[in-house]
Amino acid sequence: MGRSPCCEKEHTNKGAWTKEEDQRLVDYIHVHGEGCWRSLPKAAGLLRCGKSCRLRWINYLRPDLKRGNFTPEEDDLIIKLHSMLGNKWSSIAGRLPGRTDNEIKNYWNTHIKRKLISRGIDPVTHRLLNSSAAAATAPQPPPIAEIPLVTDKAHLQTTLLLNVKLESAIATSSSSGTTTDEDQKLHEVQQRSDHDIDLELSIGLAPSRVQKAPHSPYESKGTAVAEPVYDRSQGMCLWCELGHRNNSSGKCRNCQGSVGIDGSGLFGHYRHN
DNA sequence: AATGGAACCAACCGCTTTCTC
DNA sequence: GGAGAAAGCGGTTGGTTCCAT
Repeated sequence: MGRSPCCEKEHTNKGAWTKEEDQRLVDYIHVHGEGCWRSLPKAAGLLRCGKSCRLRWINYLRPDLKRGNFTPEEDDLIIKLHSMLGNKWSSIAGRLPGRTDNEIKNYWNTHIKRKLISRGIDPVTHRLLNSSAAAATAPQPPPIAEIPLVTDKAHLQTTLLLNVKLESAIATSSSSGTTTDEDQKLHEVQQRSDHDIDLELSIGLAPSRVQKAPHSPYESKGTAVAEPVYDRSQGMCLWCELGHRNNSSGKCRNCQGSVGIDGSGLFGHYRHN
């Protein structure tokens, strides 16, 4: 006998949410608050599964969500936290205000993972890739309660400079009155690392999407600054900060700026000084 | 301008954990 | 303490967009 379905599938919508559905959900939650996800769809007049409503609210509609690119500081913090917590996305998200577990998970899988690999770091173990064979032959992986001791200095330098930020993140969660095992764990690791490492190096990860291939037309143009700021979630023109790219013409719908390289800028990809 | 592959991310699925009775 | 319900979580999928050719 299989698991009973979480909801009645025949009369529920699936796939992308419409504006109207979003509005219904937001309105309902504004009045009644979060919770009771199973009964919410019916009460709100939505033909959706309760789980789907919960996900939509948490990952997209919540008013406190921070949209847009991850900052280098957030990148660093995610790497640091992942090195200690593993794929505990919700725990990691809990220490990055305005970010969701789903968002961080996606970001990890599409950006950070690749960055670490390109730098010769195993994104799972956070050790140097060529040392993973040696790690695999180790007698036992560390117990979950133990933070894996990172042995190669390159990685330590990469991750441990984040201690200050991490401390702040931990302080935030501690001051909220809830001290978890993870907080404890993070404290322990941080204290351990404080003795061993100077905190000078920064990994400085940039979103991979804007790291152009060697033949990229963007790369050789002088006035485009190195800092990629394209807000993909908004699809916004960073030149006028209003319009959106018109795919067919390649021009901004608002300012009609062309995709020039110098004066008019690399539309949607680079901010100009 | 067309096209194919890569990248991205919202949403789903199913398992686990927590809560309630 | 056990059972069932509800919520939470992490892995995966599939549609859309981007970009190089």
